[in-house]
Amino acid sequence: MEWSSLKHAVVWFRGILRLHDNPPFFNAANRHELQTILPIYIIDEADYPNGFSNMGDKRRKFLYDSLIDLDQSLRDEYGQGLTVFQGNPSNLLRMIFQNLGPGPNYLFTDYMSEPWKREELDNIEVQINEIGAEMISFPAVNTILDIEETVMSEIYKNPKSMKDIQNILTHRLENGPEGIIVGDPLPAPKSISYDSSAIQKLNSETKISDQIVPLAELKRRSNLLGPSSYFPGGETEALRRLKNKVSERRDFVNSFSKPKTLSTNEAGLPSEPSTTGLSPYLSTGCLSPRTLWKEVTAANLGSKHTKPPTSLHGQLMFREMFHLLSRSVNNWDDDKGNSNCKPIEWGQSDPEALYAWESGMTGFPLIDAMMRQLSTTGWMHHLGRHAVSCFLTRGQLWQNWKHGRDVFERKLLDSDWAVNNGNWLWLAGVAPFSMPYYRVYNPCPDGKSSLNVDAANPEFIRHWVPELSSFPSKYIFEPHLAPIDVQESSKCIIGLDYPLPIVDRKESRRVNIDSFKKNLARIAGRN
DNA sequence: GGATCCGTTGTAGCT
DNA sequence: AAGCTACAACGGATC
Repeated sequence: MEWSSLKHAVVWFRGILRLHDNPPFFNAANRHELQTILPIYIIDEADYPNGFSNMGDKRRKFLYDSLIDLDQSLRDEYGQGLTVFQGNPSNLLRMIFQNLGPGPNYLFTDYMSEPWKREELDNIEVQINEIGAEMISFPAVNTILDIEETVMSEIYKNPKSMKDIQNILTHRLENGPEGIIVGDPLPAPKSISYDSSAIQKLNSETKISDQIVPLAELKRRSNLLGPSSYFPGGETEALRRLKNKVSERRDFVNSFSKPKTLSTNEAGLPSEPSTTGLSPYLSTGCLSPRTLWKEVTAANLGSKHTKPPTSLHGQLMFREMFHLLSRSVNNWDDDKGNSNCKPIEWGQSDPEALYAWESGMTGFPLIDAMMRQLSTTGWMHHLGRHAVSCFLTRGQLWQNWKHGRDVFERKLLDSDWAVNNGNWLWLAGVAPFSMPYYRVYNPCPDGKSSLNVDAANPEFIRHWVPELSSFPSKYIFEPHLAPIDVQESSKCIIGLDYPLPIVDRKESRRVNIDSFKKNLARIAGRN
C-alpha cells in the first residue's frame, strides 16, 4: 500500500514521560483505523521559563534518563521506541506532518496549563490544521482535576487554604466513605500499530532527521552529567519507588505527617529522605498523580490514617491548588501585576548575599547544608525549603523571592512552575495564603525550633558541610560562637575555614519584620 | 454588619 | 523541662 495513503498519528509526549495513565498514548493506540503510532518527544532549548534554558545539570540528567527509560519501555512493550527530536516544536511538527503526506493524520498530545505551553499548543493546532492534520489534546494528565475546566467554571474562586481546595475537589469529583474519589488511572495500551517505514521516511528527510537525537547521544549526554543522586529518572524507577515507599508500606502512608518528616532516612543518614521522594517523578510526568492518589487511598482503606493537610493526600491537594492558581492568577510567576503577591519593596538585590546563599557559604550551617545538598543532589526537604527561602527573603537577607525561585527552578529535580512559584509566594509571606510575616524561622535551631527535625541530627550538617565534620554538636549551628580552642581542636577556624555569618540573625530578623510591617502599612494606605 | 474565627508546620524569654 | 505568654495583628469567611 502506498505509504502516504495511510492514516498516521504522532503521539507527542510533552509533560508525560510514562506508559501508565497516559491518555493521548492510550487513546491513539485504541484508534484501530490508525496504521502508525509514532511516539515522539521534542527537546526545545528555547522553552521558557521552565525548560532547558533554566535547567540545571541534575534536572537535565533526570530528563535524559526519563527519555532513555521511556524509549526502553516502548521497545520492550511494543517493539518500537521513542523518537527524540531537538528543535522548535512548531517547525518540527509542521515538517513531520508535511512529510506524512495527505491524511487525515493526527497529533495526539497532552494539554499543559502553563501560559507559554497553552500558547504553543494553540499555535501548533493552527499550523497543522492548515496542512490537513487534526490535533487531539488531553487535559488532566499531570493533575487530578481538569485545570482548564475547573478554573473556567462559573463558581470557581481562587483557593487559599486546604479547606478551599477540598471544597473544589469535593464539588468536582465523586465522594465516598473514604472521602474524595479520584477516577481510575488508565493502563498502558496492550499494543500499538507501527509501520517502521514511517520513521524511515522521516529519516530520509534531512531537515527532519538532522533534528533527531539518537539514543546513544542521549546516553552520552546523561553520562557527561555525572551519576544520579537519590533519584534516577524514569517511569520504571517511579513505579519501583511507588511500590517500595507507598504500596508496600501502609503504616508509613497512614502515619505520614509532613511536618514530622526528615531530610534523612530511618538511620539518620542523608542517603535517602524520609518522605516518599516521588515529587521529581510527578513533576517530570514519570508518575501519574492519579495513580499515586489511588495507592494512598488503598493504603488508607480500613485503617486509621492521617488527614489533609499533613497526609499524603494533603500534599497532592496542595499540588492541585497551586496548579489551579497558576492558571487563574495572572502573572503567577511575577511580583508585579500578580493579585496573589503583595508589592513588598525588596530594594536593590545584593549579588554577594545571593551568591553566598546559592553556593552555601552564608556562615549558617543549616542553610549552607541545605543549599549544598540542593546543588549536589537536586533535592531538599520541604522544611529545608522553608528555612532557606525564609532566610533569603523576609527572614535575614531581604532579597526578592524571585531570585530564590530561579535557583530552585534550575536546580530542583521536582521543579514545577506552578508549585515552585506558589511555594515561594507563600514562604516569602507575600501571598494571601501565606504565613504571617513575623513568623521567621530561626536558622540556628536551638532545641525548640520547628526546624529542629533535622537540627536534632548534627550528622546532616557534618555530611553536607564537611568543614564542620569535627565540630561538637553544641556549636554546630552557630560555630562562630565556639571558643577559639574548640575551633582549633575541630580543625575549623570560623572566618578562615568556614565563613562567619553574613548577617546578625537576630538584628536582621528584627529589621526585616519591621520593614515588612511598614510595607504592609504603605500598601494598606494606598488602597 | 460588626465581631469572631481561622489559616499545612514560629521565636524568644520567662517560669 | 515543658509550657506559657508576648510578639504584632493579615484578611477573608462565617456567624
